[in-house]
Amino acid sequence: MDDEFKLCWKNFQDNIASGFQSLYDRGDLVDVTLACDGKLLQAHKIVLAICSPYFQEIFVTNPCKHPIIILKDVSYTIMCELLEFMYQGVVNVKHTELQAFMKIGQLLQIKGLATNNSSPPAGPSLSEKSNSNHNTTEEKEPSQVSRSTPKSAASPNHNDSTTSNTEKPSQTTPAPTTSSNTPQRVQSPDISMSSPASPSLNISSVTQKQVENNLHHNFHLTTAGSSGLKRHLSDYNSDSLSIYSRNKNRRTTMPTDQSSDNNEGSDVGGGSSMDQMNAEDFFMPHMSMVEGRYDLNSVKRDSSEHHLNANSPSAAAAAAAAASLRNSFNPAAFGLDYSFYKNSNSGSASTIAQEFPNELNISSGDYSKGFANHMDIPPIGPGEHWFQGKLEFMLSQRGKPLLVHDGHTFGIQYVRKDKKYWQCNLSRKFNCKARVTTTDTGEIIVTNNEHCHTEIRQHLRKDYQRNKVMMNALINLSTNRLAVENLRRHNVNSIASNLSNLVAASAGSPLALQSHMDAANVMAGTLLDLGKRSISLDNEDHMKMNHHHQQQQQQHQDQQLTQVNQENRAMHNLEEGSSLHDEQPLDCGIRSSDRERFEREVRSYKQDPSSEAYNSTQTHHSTTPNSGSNNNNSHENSEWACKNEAEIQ
DNA sequence: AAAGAGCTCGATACGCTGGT
DNA sequence: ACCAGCGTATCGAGCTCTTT
Repeated sequence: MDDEFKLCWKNFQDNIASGFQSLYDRGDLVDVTLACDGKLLQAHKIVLAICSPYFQEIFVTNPCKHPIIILKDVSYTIMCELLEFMYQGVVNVKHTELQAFMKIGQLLQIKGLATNNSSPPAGPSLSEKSNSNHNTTEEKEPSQVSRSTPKSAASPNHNDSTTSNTEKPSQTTPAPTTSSNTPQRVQSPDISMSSPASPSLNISSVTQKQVENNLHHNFHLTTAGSSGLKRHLSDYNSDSLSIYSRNKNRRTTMPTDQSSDNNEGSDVGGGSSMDQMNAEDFFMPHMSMVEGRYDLNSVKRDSSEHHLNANSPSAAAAAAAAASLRNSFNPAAFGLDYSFYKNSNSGSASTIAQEFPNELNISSGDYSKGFANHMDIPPIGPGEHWFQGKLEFMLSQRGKPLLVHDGHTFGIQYVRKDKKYWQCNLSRKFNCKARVTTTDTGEIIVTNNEHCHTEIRQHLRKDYQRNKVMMNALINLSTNRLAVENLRRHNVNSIASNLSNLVAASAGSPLALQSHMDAANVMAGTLLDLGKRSISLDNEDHMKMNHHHQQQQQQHQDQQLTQVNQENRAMHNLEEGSSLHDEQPLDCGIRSSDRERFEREVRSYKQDPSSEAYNSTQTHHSTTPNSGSNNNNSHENSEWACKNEAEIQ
């Protein structure tokens, strides 16, 4: 039997974490949009899937290329912080937002926040263990090549535990005293956030002094996976979460625990009961998540305005932190005509105006009026799809939501209480009686599924089709080309396989282990698939990536109308191509023979040679051989083409 | 001749009304 | 409360006319 060598990437975790950090900062390769509070956040499905089985299930069950997930009742600020938490493992949360943060984190099943009731509290025991492990890890000289038995080498889980964990923490033996380690765990380098205008905290059992103290404390959440922590992931239970006040005061927001209110200084060493409690029980004793109906009248579809909507310093900070995630791609630049519902009556009578952020316009009027405003409509273009739970929707030409069910689209007819009634969009044309009722819980009640027609209404007229093709092209180009850049820099296979190990190693139970493994497999498969697809792209397509990046930059500089005209002209030229039927379409739906024409249009735009995308593109132009790879993707391309051509027809 | 503006008309979508 | 039907506003394609 030959000995095998276990190769350990010394900085693997750091690299992964920094990679996430980089993607988070730059907003590269985003492939999912989260809509909350009428604002958008761009993220990566892989990251969300890793961090949340909830998201994982969504992505698995809805294999949409770029899904848009609407998060009702989720504050934009909180979601920014949650994303930061997922990407970095560290986030600063104002204590006034902590409850909501925790609650939403649990609702979204974000690991590290979603506490398993059956598991013991993670705080104290993990605090001690992680700290000791942390020291051990840092002191230990990492060995890049170490001998191991073939068995251990073949077991990824074991690998991680043996390399980064000298002693696997026992989750069933909570350590009673952990406080001495607490101050050392406050590692956030950024403690500059302040909350001068914190809202009042309505906790009757907390003294005014404590309130005042607490009001100005931000809390530093730490969890596994943080690049900033400089620790090995396996040092922690994956679900561990520790919360520390900036000034080392442990938060004592539990209303019933008045006895602990006085230990302002002593709670550092007191082993706060907070750590010993289930997070959900502790943080959410009386919290009720009121279902809000967000009237999107006031939705600021211009992403630039998202930055201006922060009403608090923390919100501003969160917005700034998430700003890089936001896709600056502005569909409006392509002439998409969003017909928003200005000044129309809206909303649910059961909601209160205060529950509506962002100047939400609430009316107590008839439910039958202002149908569209009962929907959370993401800022997407006509014809684009999004999901709300199990329901699939698309946007009509006029910006109204259309329910997509069984291949047919249904326009909303009226709303009663918690139900929405939809009728077939072709009811008028064919006198179709098909009706569908949906509930606010996302269930579909098919009233009449008998369509007297087979035709599916074309929701996209030519201009919209052009715009959609352009949007898809840009999205695909951005995703694929940037994937090339990144995947060529990194060893994708290694990352994918090691990520599987990483995630699996962080699991605490066999069931969780399997879950994590599944998630990791999905992620690895996605990465590998992405790598295969991306590597096959030829360098001509880089021009289009360049085009995309330039457009993103120019949107803030050039007049939109000029750009719209150019886009439309480009697409018009493409549509008039003479050999459309002879060639395989590109992934973006553009025929290869149209590339030159496309590129001419692209070149006509103002170019920014200093941009990173431009430079990288140029580099690859000179170094990457033309693989002539369009045929490599012929299957997917043909699927894409079929899908779009079917819509066009 | 090419490009743009204006007009017409059919298709589509919205939301109101009345019936059950 | 639910369903069915209809009026009408809006949109877009295509055509014609005007301007350059």
